[in-house]
Parts: sequence; C-alpha cells; structure tokens
Amino acid sequence: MKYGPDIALVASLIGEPARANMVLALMSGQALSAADLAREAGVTPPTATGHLAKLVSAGLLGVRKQGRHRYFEIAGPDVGQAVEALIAVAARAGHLRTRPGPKDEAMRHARSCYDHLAGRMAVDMFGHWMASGILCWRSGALHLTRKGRDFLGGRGIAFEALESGKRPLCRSCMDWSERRHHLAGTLGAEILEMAVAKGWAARERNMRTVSFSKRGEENFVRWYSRPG
Amino acid sequence: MKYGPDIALVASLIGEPARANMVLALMSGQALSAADLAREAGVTPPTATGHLAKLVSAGLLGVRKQGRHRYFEIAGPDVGQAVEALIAVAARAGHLRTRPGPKDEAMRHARSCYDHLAGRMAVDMFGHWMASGILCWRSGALHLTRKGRDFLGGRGIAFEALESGKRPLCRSCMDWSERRHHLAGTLGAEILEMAVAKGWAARERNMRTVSFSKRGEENFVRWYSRPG
DNA sequence: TTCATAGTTTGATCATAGCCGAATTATCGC
DNA sequence: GCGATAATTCGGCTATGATCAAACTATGAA
Repeated sequence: MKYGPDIALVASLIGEPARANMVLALMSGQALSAADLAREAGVTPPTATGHLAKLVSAGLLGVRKQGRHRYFEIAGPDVGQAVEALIAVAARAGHLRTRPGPKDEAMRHARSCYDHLAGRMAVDMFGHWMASGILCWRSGALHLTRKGRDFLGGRGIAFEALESGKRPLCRSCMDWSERRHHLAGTLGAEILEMAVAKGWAARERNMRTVSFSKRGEENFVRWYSRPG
Repeated sequence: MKYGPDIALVASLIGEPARANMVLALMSGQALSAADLAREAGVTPPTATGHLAKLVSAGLLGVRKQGRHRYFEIAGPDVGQAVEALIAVAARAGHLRTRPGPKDEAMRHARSCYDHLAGRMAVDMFGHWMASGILCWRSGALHLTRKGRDFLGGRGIAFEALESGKRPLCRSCMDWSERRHHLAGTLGAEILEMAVAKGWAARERNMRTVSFSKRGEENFVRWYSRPG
C-alpha cells in the first residue's frame, strides 16, 4: 500500500549537481541535445546519458528523437514551477553555485520562460514598473496597483479576464541569469502574447527563445515605459 | 566567481527520504520536536539531529528552543511553495512513497492542520464550497464570494470579526494525504472551533487528530452542504 | 562501402553521506 | 542534590551512486 507523493525521489533527481545544471540549462525552454547537456553539466557523455535516462523515466524531462540526435526538454510547466520555487529558496538563503545558467548573450537578452517573457528585457520592464508604482509588493506577493490597472487598461490589456482563474495575475519569477525578478502569471503570459501578436517579437523554432527585431524592441520598451 | 542559485543544494536536502518525511510532517504548519521528527522519518534521534542541523543551517527549517525541547518548523512560505511544487510534480508523474504522512486511516479521515480542519472531510467541504460558488479563486488567492458571505452569515459565522486581523480570512492549504486543497485561514480555524463547540467533533489528546462522532459528521456535512 | 559523429552499454573505481550504538551534555521534576 | 528525558557528539560501518575509459550501436555523409 502506497500513499502520498514521493517528493524525495523528485528532489533527489534535481539534487545532484550535474543533473541540476542540466535542468537549469533547459529552463530556458530550449531543447538541448545530450552532448550539449553533458557540456553544460561538466560531465562526460556516458555520465550524461545515465542522468538523462533517470530524468526522463521519472517524468521530469521529455525527449524527442531527431535523426541521430536526441533533444531533451522540461517535461511540463509543473516541473518548471518546481525548479523556480527551488531557485527562490536557494536565492533567499544565499546559496550560490559556481556555474551560471544560460551562457549565450542572445538568450540572456530575451527569451521566454514557459509562457512569459524572461531575460534582460523582462527584468528591465519589471524594474521600471516597480519603480513607477504599477506593481508593488504586498505581504510577500506581487500586486497590480490601482495605477497599474489604469495603466494597463489604457494599453488594451484586459486584465479582468486574466484574473478570473486560479492562476495568479501577477507572480514574480526569479530570473537565474539576471538574478532579478521578472513578471510571470497570466499578465506576464499576456504580455508575451501581445508582443508576438504585434509582430515585435517572434518565437524561434524551438518555441522558447524569443527574438525581438530592433524596431520591435524599441516599440516594446516604449510601450511599457510611456507614462499615463 | 559564483553565479546563480544553487538549487542542487536545496533539492538534495529535500531529496533524502528521511529529511523529506520530516519536511512533509512539518508541512501541516505545526512545529514538531526533534524526537517527533525522528519518529516521522523512521530514524534514530542521532540521525535526526544530523538531518535537522543541515536543514536549519541551509535555511529550510527554523527552530525554536523551549526548555529541553527544540521545536522545528518550515522556515518560510517559499519553502512551503517549493515543497508543494515538488508534490505536484511527484503526483503528476505517479511517484508514490511507501510511508504515508498520516499513517492511520482515522487521521487521514479527519484531523486538524495546525488550527483548522484537514483530511478527507475538509477536502470534501472545500470542493463543495468551490462548486457552489461560496469560495472562488481570484488571482491566485482564495476569496469568499458575496454568496459565500450570505451563506455563512445565515449560519452564524461572524466573518467580519475574522477578517479584521493580519491573518487572511481564507487561505487554501494543500493536503498531502488527499493531494487536494482545503480551507485554512481564520475562517478555517473558526469552522473547526465551531465543530468542537457544537459537540460534533472532539480533539484528541495529541491535538492533531480530530474525531467526529457518527452523528456529528452527519450534522457537519449537512451544515456545510445545506443550500441557502 | 567507409568514415565520422551522436549516443549508449559495460565494468570497475571511489567518495560521499546515511546510519546506528555508545557516551555526553542540558534541562526538567522531585 | 538526584534521576529521567531530550537532544547532541563521536566513531566506525556500509551502501549507494557518481564517475570515466573503453568498447559498442546507430545514423548521416562522402
């Protein structure tokens, strides 16, 4: 007779440094090959194979075979949320690791984190909105202020529809490359949708890296920073 | 040069079965002594001491010395969220552990979670109230609807007094034996008080298990499900 | 076919860390 | 003061699992 979820199994998988590095590398949403992940984790291919097999069979990663390559990716949003939650704990407690997350500059600049915008641009937007009183912290949770509601209303964001569900309107998500907060939740998702819909940004093939055109980036920055 | 939060450190702490059992036992919100946790984890006191020292020094647990006892508790909401996220992943992937949190059936059926009712009956009540529009999710937080206010008003719950303090009126609390939400917050506490005051239920010596009489359970179910 | 690259399997090594028994320190009740 | 109980420290045993080198399989390219 078995009862209760076995969190130890899941946590111990993430709790091994090599595997944690792999998972963090995949947190960009990009699918990576076994060799890429071996490099990220700092282990040899055989070792990586073993780790990846465990992660896949436990349901933390998914795999897609393509020719002689095998591309791995985070299995689902629940895994992403668990990793984000662990990041938050580690960050609060001041535990730092030696190796950074996404190395490549383009990816640091703009990428999506599941369904919302992450990377430097997202962090900048978050900072700007905090500074101008659109967002604020209230008892540990992120809140959209009255001013923020006016602000978004004037920009055509239907936030009423976004806060109907169980998922929070605003959540902060710790960005591991910038080590600062950015906006998640349904509002964060909506903003990424909008940027794509307006043609400012395009998702790459892998669906998770987001590239802004030069003009799109200017428009986006203007969009979120224009007063009133 | 160090970058990025070390999630492997945090995850590996939770990833050890004995420690995971301790953390799960503390997820009720109740502070437990070292000996209690040793029993929960199925290890001897010396082993428990070692684990607890690691958990405390990593910032996952807090400790309160009281006489010759040391009471441990989850250090903060971020830790709780991380554990809940891991529960969600483990539950989705179908990983079950052999040892349940609350071992005996009576305790799964009805017990108190710190100061509010937990277990199957609480989960049923929560589901019923969600389905009938007494409670709803709004931007990630639990809300008592207008209908819910009428409903409770008609049942003699003075919810105005309950929402005056710093503590929220409604909170959801994840039940690890049922893996579903139940009602916490001052309203959850009040309902347990009421059930005890009306003689429907009695707290056991250890304060954690709550036993309903057969008649009390019927009355309680009728109380929360009667329309109007 | 032949070579090269991606990835896996095998087998052996080795370090980490979980575990307990016994002895030790601290606090309560008497 | 003296026992009793809570908790810790110490020392040594043991098992788990991370690691890599080398050999092997599979796919793609020439």
